[in-house]
Amino acid sequence: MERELLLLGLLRRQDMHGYQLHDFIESYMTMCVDLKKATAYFLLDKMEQMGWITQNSTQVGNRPTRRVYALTPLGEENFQRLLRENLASYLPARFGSDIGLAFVGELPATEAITLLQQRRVTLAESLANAQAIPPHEGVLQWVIEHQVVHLTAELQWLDQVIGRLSENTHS
Amino acid sequence: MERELLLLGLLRRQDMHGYQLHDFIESYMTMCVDLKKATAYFLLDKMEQMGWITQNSTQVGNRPTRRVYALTPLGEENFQRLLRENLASYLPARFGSDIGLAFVGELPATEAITLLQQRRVTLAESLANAQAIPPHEGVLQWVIEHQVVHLTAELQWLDQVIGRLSENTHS
DNA sequence: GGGCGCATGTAATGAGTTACATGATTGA
DNA sequence: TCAATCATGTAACTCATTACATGCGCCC
Repeated sequence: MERELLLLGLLRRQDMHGYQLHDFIESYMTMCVDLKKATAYFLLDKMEQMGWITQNSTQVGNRPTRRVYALTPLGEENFQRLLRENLASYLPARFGSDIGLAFVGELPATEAITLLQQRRVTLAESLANAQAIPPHEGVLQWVIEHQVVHLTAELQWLDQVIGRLSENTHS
Repeated sequence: MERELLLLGLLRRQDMHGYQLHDFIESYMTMCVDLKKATAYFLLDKMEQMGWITQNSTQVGNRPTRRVYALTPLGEENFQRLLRENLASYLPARFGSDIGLAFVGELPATEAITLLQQRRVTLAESLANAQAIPPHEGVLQWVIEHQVVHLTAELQWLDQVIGRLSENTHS
């Protein structure tokens, strides 16, 4: 229900059409959601059918009509509910990368280090990107800060792993 | 491919049947994977068809025959490949909980704090659980340590958020 | 005039989960 | 004896992605 919450939250601040919503999410919220176009349209249709949002078609020139969505009272109700549910619950993050870590002992330490250093490059880039985003008010503020906190911890951790693996090679 | 890597990695250390694999994963690896029974069986079938593993049925009493799997050379090859790929790449974690955070400003600070404190309880429990696991050698060592590092950072971060929100209520 | 951005939509596919069904064994 | 555990399997379903198709408008 996170995706629904997100769409409702964005529509609450401003009526928008599907393309616009997807565009915003893709531009500014990639660090916490990945919502494809088809999914966005699908979800909007679904929420319209449930009566959470209403649709208002506007024509601009000869382009395909924009389907501009707005929250209904029922939508607002559900926004409130979903927001509270989301804030109150902690859903543990799963790290697919940990499975590799589980078997890192099967590789010679020197090779493991080389591979993890490649991982480190991408991770450091992600962190740099997150830190490069100028301070935000509003929607993104906490999300970006959280991302920075998380990535910093990940980087420290990875360095520790690499450090301990290289101790093994010196002996 | 993480799930395949995991199954291959476990089979590499010891031949096992589906139930056994699922059981091990559910008992000891919940913090990094959630693999349902049906999925485990499906994946094993798939990997058998691809020639990564072979099956050896053994009957114990009158029970359903155990289908004990073992790695083939092709399976070993793919284990090596998948492990290297996994270690070398960083796949960013997505936090569904961040979407709530994005809209936390829509709630009165006092209520937001109450909700986040509920989140904190679960989070603190997860951390306590992870820390309670006795020091491990082998497969789980790094995974558990990583989990502790991550959860500690999350908890600190959450406390910071709650702290800053309560500043708002004092003014 | 050609490619990109706007704006929608849908059919096929895939991965994974749910919810079943079966039936023997073990232990309280 | 009754529930839980062992051990498998599969059909239906959900959710999301991929990969298309359409066609206008804008800018170089």
